[in-house]
Amino acid sequence: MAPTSETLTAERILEATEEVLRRHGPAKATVVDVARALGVSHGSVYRHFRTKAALREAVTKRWLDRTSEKLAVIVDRDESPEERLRAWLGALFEAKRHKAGDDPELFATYTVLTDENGTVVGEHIADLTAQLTRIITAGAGSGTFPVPDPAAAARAVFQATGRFHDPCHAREWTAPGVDEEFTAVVDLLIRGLSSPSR
Amino acid sequence: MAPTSETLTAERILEATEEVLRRHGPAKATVVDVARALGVSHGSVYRHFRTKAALREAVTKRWLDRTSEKLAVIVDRDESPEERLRAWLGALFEAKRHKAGDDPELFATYTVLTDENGTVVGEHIADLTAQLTRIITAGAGSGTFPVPDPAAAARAVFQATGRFHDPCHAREWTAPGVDEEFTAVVDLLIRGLSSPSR
DNA sequence: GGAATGACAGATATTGAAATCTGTCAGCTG
DNA sequence: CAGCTGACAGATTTCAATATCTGTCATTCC
Repeated sequence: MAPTSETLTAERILEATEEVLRRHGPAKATVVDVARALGVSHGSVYRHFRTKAALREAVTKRWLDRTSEKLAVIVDRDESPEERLRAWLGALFEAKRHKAGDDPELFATYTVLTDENGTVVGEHIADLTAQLTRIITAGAGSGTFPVPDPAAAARAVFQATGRFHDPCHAREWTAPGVDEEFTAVVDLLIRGLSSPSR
Repeated sequence: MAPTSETLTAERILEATEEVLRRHGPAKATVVDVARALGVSHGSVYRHFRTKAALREAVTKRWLDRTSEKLAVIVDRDESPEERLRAWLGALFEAKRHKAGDDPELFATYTVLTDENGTVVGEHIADLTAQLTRIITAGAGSGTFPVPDPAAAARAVFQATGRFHDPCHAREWTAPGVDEEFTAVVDLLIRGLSSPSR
């Protein structure tokens, strides 16, 4: 690597910060560490991020946005609303479970980060429910999901599946039978959305 | 109070432990404190509970059982399955939210205790889902809830409402609009349970 | 002149020695 | 003799001194 050769940019700082977090964990990762990894003084880092908290927030946002982007692809696929809804929820669960199982320490690190950045997480959730709303609205248009308020239905679906995407339940994602439980919840919700009685 | 006059019983130790936990919090509550509160030596406490962990586990179980007992009353009420289901879920949410809002510190204490006593919590959840299963089975019998597997449906309903009873979501229970969100999720689930399509 | 540096003050984290706690058990007490 | 006590060893926690970090800014460098 040639850390000193290129100009210092916010992007490079974020990459270095992710690496430092991966190596040291959230408690011991310092701004000085990040600067050291980049071969600059820590004062230079403060030129791009006003505080350590702002830096951590930016890293958190990047991480969450990567998931959002993956899921956004599913929203516009050429499939029925029900298929897309199942695929979207399944992909969300799969993405989270994979991250948690793949590198538990890194996942724990990001769980700490999300805990301290409520605002960013709130925006991420708003983003995800907006995607869900688009799918359900399509279903409302075609008559598959006869709901009066797709946005409210989207929030309900998102919250009802919380056990399968909220980090505070990560421990349960490796238990035997979670897949059946996930399917059971999704089936129940889709039957609720599909029910014509209003 | 006359702590030295009565005989030392497991029950009295549990009461004293709750008091010590209330006063000192989970991190600083010691067996010595409990013994001091009872006016006995800590050796005597170990006659009734093999370890500090066992003592904390027993306190946790007591606390959880109090909620179970309250809800059990609703299961056998003389109402329709749907009414009982709504009442039961509402009471569960209300009980948890009340505990969390009433005395946040004590609630935090018990959250720590439940985190360290996975087995007891597992039994508590099994107990609650058994209660739910009874209500849904009644609905299956009467045709209100045409589900093939009431126990599986109960688990799904319990998990889908997790946001409204799992302690890790306690922070969100005071947000404005939670009641509407709760109602939306319950409505959606009940519509799913009531749907005849299988 | 715009970007980077490094010394600095106050806040936070680390460390290791001293204090406290857990769990045991031989002996006391009623 | 059944139940309680208190001294004890090893584990854990506390506390204060020490080291490191955060955020600023006058100065240097290209």
